[in-house]
Amino acid sequence: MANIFGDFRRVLLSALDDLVAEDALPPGLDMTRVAVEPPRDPAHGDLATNAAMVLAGQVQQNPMVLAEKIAAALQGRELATGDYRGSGFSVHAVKPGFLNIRLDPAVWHAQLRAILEAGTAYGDSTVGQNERVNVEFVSANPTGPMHVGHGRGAVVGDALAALLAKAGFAVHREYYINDAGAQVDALARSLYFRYQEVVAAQPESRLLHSSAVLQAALVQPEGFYPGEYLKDAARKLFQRDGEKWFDKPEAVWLGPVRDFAITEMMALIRDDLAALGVGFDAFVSERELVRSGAVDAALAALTERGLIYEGVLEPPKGKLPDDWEPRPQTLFRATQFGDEVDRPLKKSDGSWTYFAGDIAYHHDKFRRGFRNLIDVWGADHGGYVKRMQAAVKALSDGEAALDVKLCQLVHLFDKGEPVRMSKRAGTFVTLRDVIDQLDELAGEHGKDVFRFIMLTRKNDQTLEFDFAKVTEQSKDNPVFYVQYAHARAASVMRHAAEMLSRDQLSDAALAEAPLGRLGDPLELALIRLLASWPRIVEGAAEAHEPHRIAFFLQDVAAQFHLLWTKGKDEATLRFLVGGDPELTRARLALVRAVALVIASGLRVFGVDPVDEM
RNA sequence: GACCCCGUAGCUCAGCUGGAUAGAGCACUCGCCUUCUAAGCGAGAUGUCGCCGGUUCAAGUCCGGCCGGGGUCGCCA
Repeated sequence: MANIFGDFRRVLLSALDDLVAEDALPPGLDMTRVAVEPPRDPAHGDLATNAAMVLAGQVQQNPMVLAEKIAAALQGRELATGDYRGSGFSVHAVKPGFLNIRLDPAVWHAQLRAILEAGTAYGDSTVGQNERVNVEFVSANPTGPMHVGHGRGAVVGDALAALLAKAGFAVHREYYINDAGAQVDALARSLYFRYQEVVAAQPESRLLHSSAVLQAALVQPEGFYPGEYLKDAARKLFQRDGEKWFDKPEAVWLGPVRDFAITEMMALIRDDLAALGVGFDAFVSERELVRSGAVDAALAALTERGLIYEGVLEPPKGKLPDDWEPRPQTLFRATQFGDEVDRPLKKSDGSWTYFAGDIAYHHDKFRRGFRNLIDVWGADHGGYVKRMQAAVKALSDGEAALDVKLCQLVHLFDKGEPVRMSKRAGTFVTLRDVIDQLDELAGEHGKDVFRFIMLTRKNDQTLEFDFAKVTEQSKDNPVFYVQYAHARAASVMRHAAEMLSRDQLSDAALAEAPLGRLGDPLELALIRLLASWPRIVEGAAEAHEPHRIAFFLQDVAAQFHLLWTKGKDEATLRFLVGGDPELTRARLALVRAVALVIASGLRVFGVDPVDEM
């Protein structure tokens, strides 16, 4: 894939080699910090390099003098690779020691051709070198439908995974099902409560005579889940099993009812994920891990390394829990790996803590060959990051790295008014509610709106989500603004069909258009922006920051709208130029390239580009 | 008390892993808008980058210490 920055860097390095050969520079210089970047200010040219300033210290020379020297060595060279082979450039040494490079426009025209030839694959990179990455996200407890916070995590994880794939990593998406702890027992008891209600309401029940008594005896269990969805599940359970469990002791029904509940809840969650367009390569069950002995294996691995011991922890600072008592427990030496305290692995009842299971899970990822691990969590799990990283470091002997992306809260608003949520008051808003609402307001593109907006903030920034704003058709709304640019490009192409034949309008044909006719500064600026897409992909992928793409797409849309508007004032700048089909084809090549790059970016986000609005 | 995140224009936020004069949108002022798709366009004004030190050719960006806001803090997940 054409990458002008890398290509120019090679030219620069060969010029520096020549200077070394001429004894103008000493051998053995460290070039790692020599960068070729787009300058912030377009007045500084197309490319800029800090070479003189980075090397000045090493060779004890004035950076400006050195810059002049390098500029002279670059003089007369040509770009040796890519579609722009043989193109020239000019170099200027400037102020503190920067080298500003201006490329022949032909270089940019070649970039434009490359976009048309690559299509939405433009921006694909090989920096990932097919290295495997495991992205774990959502992992919502199977105790009910997803809420908005889960939705953010789902979108961030999914987009990050797609971004990494585009950057050349071999990505694996996983969902960890927390189906082993006390919460799923509470879920099972809650479902059983609803089940009893269903049975008691059966007119023909053989237990009808005692239903009044039973009603009085019905007690909501500890940690009761009040949602309506459990009533549905209870009806299904009754349909399947009838009154079978009704008068049995808990020891009998708890297991089967729990299994049923988890299956039902995961079905709900899968529906929610499907509504968002999020898919996984694997769902990993905590209970399955425990059953398979994975926890024992992980703990054995830690024991082998001398990282487990029986000990008593200091009481936590701050608010002391009421029932605190010093007690010896099984601890992991997390402090050896940067955590504040050593962490318990067993509960007082002898069962594993959540942490123990999670250690086993991450150990399992490592054993499956993953060295790059990414977890996407809610910000309320922030206190858990260090211990998990400590465990990964310990179990992989430092070979694997875990990056945790914490997603901050989403605050829902409508027309500036906060949407108050309370589980107790029944005004709890599920993810599905939000998407349905958006479908209504935005015409069936609810998930696209939701996904895009979720990515318009860094993950660690709280996000304000206003139903009115995200569905309004105006420039203030980034989803609309970007989609409109895509639709507008499509619209221009439809109009072009009145001037040119279908064959002439294919991407392949447009790639052969006389692109040299594109010489307006605005046109070249737009091409430059489009050509930076591969760089954006690589940077965002390396930083694990998908939100950068949202900002890039807004930039592209803004530049495109700007050019379009310019055509209103200056007829010569219109895309469709009557009487000049060649120029028109060149302009259409640019229009198509805009659409392709936007589509390429939206694809990373899992958002469908629209051709009409 | 400890740890994590945040602090950039009046507001909401970017700032491309250290680059040149710190940006965008909203709001504000002024002008424009019968033409490829309309939901707008152009111009103007706006800053102790929370504060103080340090690292270096160069710091909003990295390090240390404060201040302010949020979150978390044994056997919940």
